[in-house]
Amino acid sequence: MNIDTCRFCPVRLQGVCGDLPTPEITLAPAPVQVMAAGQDLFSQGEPCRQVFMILDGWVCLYELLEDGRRQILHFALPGDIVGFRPDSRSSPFGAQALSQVCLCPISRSRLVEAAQANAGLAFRLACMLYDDGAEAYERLTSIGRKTALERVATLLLELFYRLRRRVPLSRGETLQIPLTQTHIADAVGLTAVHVNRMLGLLRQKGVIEYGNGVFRILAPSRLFEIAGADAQVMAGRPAEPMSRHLHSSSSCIQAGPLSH
Amino acid sequence: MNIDTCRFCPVRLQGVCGDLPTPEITLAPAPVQVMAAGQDLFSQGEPCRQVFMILDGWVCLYELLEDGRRQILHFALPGDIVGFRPDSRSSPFGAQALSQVCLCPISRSRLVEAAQANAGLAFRLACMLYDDGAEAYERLTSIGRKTALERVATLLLELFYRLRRRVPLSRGETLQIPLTQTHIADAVGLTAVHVNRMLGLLRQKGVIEYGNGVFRILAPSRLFEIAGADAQVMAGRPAEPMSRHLHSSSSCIQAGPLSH
DNA sequence: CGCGGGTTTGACGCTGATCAAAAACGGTGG
DNA sequence: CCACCGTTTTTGATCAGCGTCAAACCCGCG
Repeated sequence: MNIDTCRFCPVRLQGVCGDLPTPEITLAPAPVQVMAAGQDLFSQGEPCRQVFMILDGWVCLYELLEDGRRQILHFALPGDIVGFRPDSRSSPFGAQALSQVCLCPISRSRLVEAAQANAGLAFRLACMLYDDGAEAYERLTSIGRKTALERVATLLLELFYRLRRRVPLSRGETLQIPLTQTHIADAVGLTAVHVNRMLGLLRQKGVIEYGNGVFRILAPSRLFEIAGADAQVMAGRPAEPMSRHLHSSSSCIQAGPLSH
Repeated sequence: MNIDTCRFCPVRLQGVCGDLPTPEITLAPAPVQVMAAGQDLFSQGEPCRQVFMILDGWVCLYELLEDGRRQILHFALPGDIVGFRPDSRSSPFGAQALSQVCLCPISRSRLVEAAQANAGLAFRLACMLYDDGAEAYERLTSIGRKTALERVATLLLELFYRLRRRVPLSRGETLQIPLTQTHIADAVGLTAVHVNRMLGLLRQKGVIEYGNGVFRILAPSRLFEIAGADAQVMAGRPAEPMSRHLHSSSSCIQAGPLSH
């Protein structure tokens, strides 16, 4: 069952498993798991024994303050793992499904053991963690130093490029994003009302179109300018983040079309 | 020379090198390097072939926007490494010495090779990257969702605890911090003027004292309350971050008991 | 003694928050 | 197909937190 699951894993080479020989893939003893949108994979402060690899759908990591203020830390896409910790203490943040998601649960302790024994695996893990950190840094300068309009534009571009890396967008520049404006607000440190105004402004400028969870980028170059020049970094990136470049997977991965 | 340097390395077990047997430490072919405050270890957009392990002093990572806005991403202390990337592309941020620093330069490619061959090393690297990411997440919620006063208090507490983990503070709660208020501002996403007002407020409330780069925390518990409850996470942490727990260094560093 | 960087304080303005309410949408059951 | 409902989006009016501008002050240093 596991072996079979792994053999057909849609994100096999993108994820931590990488090119582990099939018989060695004992990372995932539990069967694939499906969760509905809105469910928590794990909650803030929970012990968190499972690491989840996302096979399909979107997940966000978030942190809550006592009075209910929420910060979204990261949007995780298929191929990403969430919930990894080197130790077994409780997680300082929670993880919530933004759409229906399909997950491959991995025992944390098992993954840690395997990583301590297998340099390739540990290094892939390090690369994924590096990517997460680099993304967090980008978001930090966005939230810390950019205006509301710039922040919203930056987030759209970030999602745009991250999605594009996985799925070559076919017609035009359309993003299927399962986010409400409140999600966007919590990710960029604004209120939903103000995010709405900024989106309206972008729409009015003819830079984007949206409705129904579908965003269409009409003028990527203008979005670029608006987002601030450091966003050029994103465009400079290769089609896949570096963690994907490390193993031999030359070209095998084609994620199917997103269809939430 | 190298071997000797390593044998007396002040952060030997804290850093990536960990318990690599002494003869294997070929990570650091270059001699220890000293830089003056204000110098860049490497600049934003630079290729960055060196990874630096900090032996002494403070370094900050920062990102500049075109118009000069700056975001400080991370304060690196002795034992931390800065400049690691899995690939050889240019760094999206720069690193600057905040005080005179003493560095151990490590060849990036060599480190990567070594990590790909040595699971223990790779895993230690992963843990350090995890710690950095976790810290970035904390800063994200601070900047994204907290008020000015809370942000400043949060940063002070963070530095306080991080320093304390390394050096058990002896008398009272004094922090020797080589930061200007502008640095603090760039780290928490405010202006220097407003940071000043917040520090003044904390001083006036009798929570802290400062002057001349020395901060004294008079009422840690009140700083806690002000910083927002999620800061409790910090107190809950053990004396050392998890990456320090992984190798056999059982007990060298003891932070004193918390006394709020 | 004068210079330059850092700190401190005040006055004022703007970006983005807050409050409120209407409109649009999607799903559900009749 | 339509009425109903909760959620999300949209828009307006007002407010306040923080930024901006400016000047004074402080201190170490040449």
